[in-house]
Amino acid sequence: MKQTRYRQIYNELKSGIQQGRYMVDSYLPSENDLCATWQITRTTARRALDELQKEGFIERQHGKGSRVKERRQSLGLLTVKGFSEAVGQNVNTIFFKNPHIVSWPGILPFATEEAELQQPCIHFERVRMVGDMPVILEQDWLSATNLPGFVGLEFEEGSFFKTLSRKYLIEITSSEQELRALPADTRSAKLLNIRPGAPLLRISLRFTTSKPGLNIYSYLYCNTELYPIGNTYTH
Amino acid sequence: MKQTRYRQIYNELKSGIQQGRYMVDSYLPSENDLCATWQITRTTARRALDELQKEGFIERQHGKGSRVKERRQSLGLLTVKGFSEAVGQNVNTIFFKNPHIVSWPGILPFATEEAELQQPCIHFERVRMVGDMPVILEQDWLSATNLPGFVGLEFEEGSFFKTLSRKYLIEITSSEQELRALPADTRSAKLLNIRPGAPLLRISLRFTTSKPGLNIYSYLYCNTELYPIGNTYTH
DNA sequence: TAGTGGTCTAGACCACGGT
DNA sequence: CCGTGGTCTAGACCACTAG
Repeated sequence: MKQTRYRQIYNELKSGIQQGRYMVDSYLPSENDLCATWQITRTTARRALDELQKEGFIERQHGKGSRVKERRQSLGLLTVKGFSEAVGQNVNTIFFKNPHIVSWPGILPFATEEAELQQPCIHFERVRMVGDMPVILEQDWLSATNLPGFVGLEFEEGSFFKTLSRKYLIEITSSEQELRALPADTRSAKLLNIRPGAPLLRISLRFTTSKPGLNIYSYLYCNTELYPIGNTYTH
Repeated sequence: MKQTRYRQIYNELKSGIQQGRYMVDSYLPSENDLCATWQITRTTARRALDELQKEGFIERQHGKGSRVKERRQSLGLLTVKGFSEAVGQNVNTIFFKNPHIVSWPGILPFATEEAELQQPCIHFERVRMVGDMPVILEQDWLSATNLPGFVGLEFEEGSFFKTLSRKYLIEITSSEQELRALPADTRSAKLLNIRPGAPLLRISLRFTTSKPGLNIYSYLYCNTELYPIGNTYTH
């Protein structure tokens, strides 16, 4: 498998960022430094940085350099960060079921790949709270492929995606989602402390990752009465 | 206002696509052609094409050329195209209120700019049907700035965004959205032919455009029972 | 085989930021 | 002032597509 030159540099810088060798808000080596270190021209160095910029790892400032950015944690509608920011302070997450091995559930939000079902299935469930108020019930399933030690692992800063990125160098590459407004069933109504039959927003998600064969399936049951789900997309 | 060289070429090609001089599925001039026509090097030609590709106007094929793509019609959750594709055939749109001038409504999904409220307000309302079944009630407001002849205009292919792009060269630059699951009120229940109080998904949207001061405010009331709202994001 | 896009070199000049 | 990133030139070699 031939790697292009700019791709090598891109990979090296990216894992440097993911593993914290380049900290958030610090600067990457300048383009000229990269040229000297890697024996390349500026075109190639810039090409590597272009990719990192496009993917949101860095931000470039004319006359200063390439600064490592705080990365978005996921694609799609809702992010841990987005949730916390949207509702302000006082966000807590409690695990209702810690990550553990289960057999694959019969119904999932999206079609699974055959290879996945051969692997063990990791499942966890948690509730997002604002203060004392439960707001979102989240259920996740994923195959245990390439995730040694995941069960029992503490999430970094409470974030599943941050953990995937830092510990396993796995990034989310795309997401697919489906939205429904549903009447709450008895179980979710109880967990979210609302009346059964009250309108709930269900966000079904399927994330694909940079690890082939590893996808993440999620249901988010959201009580949007006090805290609607919001997001911004920039072209 | 200095324009860079690649930006000039980018603009020229982009308006060519928007105005239909380069049709969907046809090919742009090759990189070497662009070099000859504009007296530039391939680096610069490629830079212009890179931008077009990044924004989804074209798709490049090694050994063939740069093909004009069918463009996504909006950012955010739901698109006309997305809706039609998601539910398959048999999609109809009926206007309940054709575009007309109203005074700005008291409540809008997002904060408006002061300058907008000085302008007349265009409003329209339509219902998306699948066969005989009404599925989405859509309400839109926008300022009449820079839109000569909009009231009374027929939408191109039934698409508001396509019309903005082709007739006025206005592109959506970003969108903000908010999701709520709500019980249907009597009016929307009647229009969507559901029981009052049944769960409805309300998508509130604010689009900003390439025309300063022109934003679009929308409410989408969706009956997701048979046709959930779906979408895919690729990194 | 001719033409296309993908990668890369080795330079150049400029505008911006901080000293 | 110097170092940074932004733009651009004038080449080169390669891999892919299609006649």
